Amino acid sequence: MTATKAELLQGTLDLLILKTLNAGPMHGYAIAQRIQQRSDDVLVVEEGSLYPCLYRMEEKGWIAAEWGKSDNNRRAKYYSLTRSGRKQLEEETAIWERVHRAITLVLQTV
Amino acid sequence: MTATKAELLQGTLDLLILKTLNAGPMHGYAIAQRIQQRSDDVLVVEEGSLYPCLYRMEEKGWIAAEWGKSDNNRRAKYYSLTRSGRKQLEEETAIWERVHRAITLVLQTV
DNA sequence: CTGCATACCTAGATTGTCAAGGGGAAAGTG
DNA sequence: CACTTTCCCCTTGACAATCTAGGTATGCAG
Repeated sequence: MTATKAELLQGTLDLLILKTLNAGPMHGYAIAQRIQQRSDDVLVVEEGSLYPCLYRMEEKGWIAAEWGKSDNNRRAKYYSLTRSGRKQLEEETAIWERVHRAITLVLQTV
Repeated sequence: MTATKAELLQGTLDLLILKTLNAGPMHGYAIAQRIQQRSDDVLVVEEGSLYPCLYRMEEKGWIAAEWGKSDNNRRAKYYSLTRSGRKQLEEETAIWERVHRAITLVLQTV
């Protein structure tokens, strides 16, 4: 994930992917594009980060994969949220909000 | 930095320290306490993260160190923002806001 | 049939953090 | 006085997530 200062916000990729998949099954390449688009090109998910991340999430049972065909008629691996993934999404959303609030508190300091 | 899910938000420590030091010179131990307090105990800066980070920031010229005495009459290394550090603070604040906005966009997706 | 975009994948290096240690000195406690 | 706690500094080794930089294969447009 790149954002002018590349290393920023390590740990949010899971959340972003979970949230993206919450809209429905999608293949990896599309997930990355979607995140980039919806973030106004601020968040760029590198493929070298994306695929290992998807693999980890599948291992953990948060997402399930199935081979299919993309809109462009290419072979593509479609991922969808599992029940456990939905739970994880809720959890990570809550953590993000908590941490975001905390950081805001520190940054607010006058 | 710990926050129930420990790895979250790697990359924000610099910003938090810069911001904390913006209030005036402070020694390392106090910086960590301050961040924890102001974040309502959500952000806990481990010493094993803190000191290497301070070292890196000093290397980069963002902060300057000077030995002194703490309120408790103990030897302590006081850090203060340099001009370059102030610039860096502005920059990182802007990046944080940009990225935060971007993530919010993705998370807003209905 | 060449070139490009799509779609997947991986190896290696880098980086930031954490866990877990250690040391010294002031202040508080019995 | 001895003893413990708290403060304040630091380092080493491991780990985990990401990036860089490669690679493969296929459909489609020209």
